[in-house]
Amino acid sequence: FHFFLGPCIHIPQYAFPGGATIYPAGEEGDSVYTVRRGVVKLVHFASDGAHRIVRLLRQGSVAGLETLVGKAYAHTAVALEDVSVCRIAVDDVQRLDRETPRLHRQLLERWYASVRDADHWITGMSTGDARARMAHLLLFLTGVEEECRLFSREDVGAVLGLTPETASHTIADFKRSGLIVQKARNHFHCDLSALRGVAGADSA
Amino acid sequence: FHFFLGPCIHIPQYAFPGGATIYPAGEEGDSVYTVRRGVVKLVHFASDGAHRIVRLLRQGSVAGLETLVGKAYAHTAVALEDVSVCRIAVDDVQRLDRETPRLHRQLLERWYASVRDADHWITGMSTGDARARMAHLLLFLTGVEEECRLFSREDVGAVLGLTPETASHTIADFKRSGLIVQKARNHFHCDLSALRGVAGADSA
DNA sequence: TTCCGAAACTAAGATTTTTCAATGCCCTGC
DNA sequence: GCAGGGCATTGAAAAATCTTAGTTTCGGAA
Repeated sequence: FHFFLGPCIHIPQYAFPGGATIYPAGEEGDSVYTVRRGVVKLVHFASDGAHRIVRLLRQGSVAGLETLVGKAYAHTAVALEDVSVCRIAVDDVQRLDRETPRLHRQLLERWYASVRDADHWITGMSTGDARARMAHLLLFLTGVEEECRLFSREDVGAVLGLTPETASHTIADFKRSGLIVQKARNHFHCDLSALRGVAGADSA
Repeated sequence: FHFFLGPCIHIPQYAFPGGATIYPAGEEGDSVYTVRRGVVKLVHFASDGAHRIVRLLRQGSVAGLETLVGKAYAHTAVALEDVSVCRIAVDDVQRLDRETPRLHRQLLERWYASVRDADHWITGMSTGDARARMAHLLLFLTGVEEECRLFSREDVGAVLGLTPETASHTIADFKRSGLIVQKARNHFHCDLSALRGVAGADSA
């Protein structure tokens, strides 16, 4: 899947190792990024050092749209694992956007997707008790074959607005209850329908 | 302040009493709404009946942008008090958007504002303990002269992801501590700098 | 293999939030 | 004025979460 399929613009592709910063919050950027492979976290830092993950981006998601309206990056984008991203200059996006209505439409769709994801973060990852939130996260992360790769407990906590200990507790509890089965380090097989029950009625 | 100042389109203005539904989630809409006066809540309903307020819109904010990309309304929009809104047909917006680059830019800015607000909801209204969240809400609602009008405890709870009782407890605690002084029914004078302290370091 | 450090897990007590139930207040209709 | 309904407030007990600290597990390096 490609973002803006343009005929004559240069779109370099970059690889970042897990833990690497793709761009820092506050920077006056000149590019947007699309994720080709891996998972990227968008982190909001409070001035007291506290931080919260406000979005997880996977293949096809776009980061840094705010540069299109002349704003500095709103978050710090960090690779959660080895990732591969495309970097697209804002100038190119704006030019293509003006020239072809179809791509213009795609751009609006990108913004829409960002808002939709943010809303899901509020209703799913920030509402209800720890178990319900964790279930939402697992359902969000689960790919084909009900397999799910998790990351550090600190990051899980920052996603759900919980302490790493509570995250650990809840995961251990899920394992004991058989909701998830550990296949390897941070790699689980998930009982999707059971998780949907824990997540509450709406588990979109 | 006007949204899309078009020369020759009809923009009717509507008044809704407090509690009235402006549009329901799931409806295939053909209009966006801009708020002229009053406060509008966007509510997400889970299928088990639980609900959470995911945004508060005031003068100048736009609701229902999702119809511009052909989606049904993502939330139910309800007037929190007597409000006045403008209704703008999607067709008109799209036509103007194609014709004038400046309005096109404004449209992107609107999407950006939605994402920014949603992020603020996550970091401010859904992170930290009850006191910090409440302080964020009060700072968000406070207008000129440090005056702030609140709404029902149930709605306050739905904004902050707390029970109505906890909302009431926290407000009572703020009153006792002198952080806020009640002027009338749900009408307070706020000590902004003290609230910023409670809200945590970042109180944008 | 063994050792070491980082991270995950566990456990306890403290704190916060929820739950539940009762009371009080304001507004409305009679 | 008075009665009644709907909220808001309050308090106490229960549950969940946080804090702190200690133990275990895992993976990499020696």
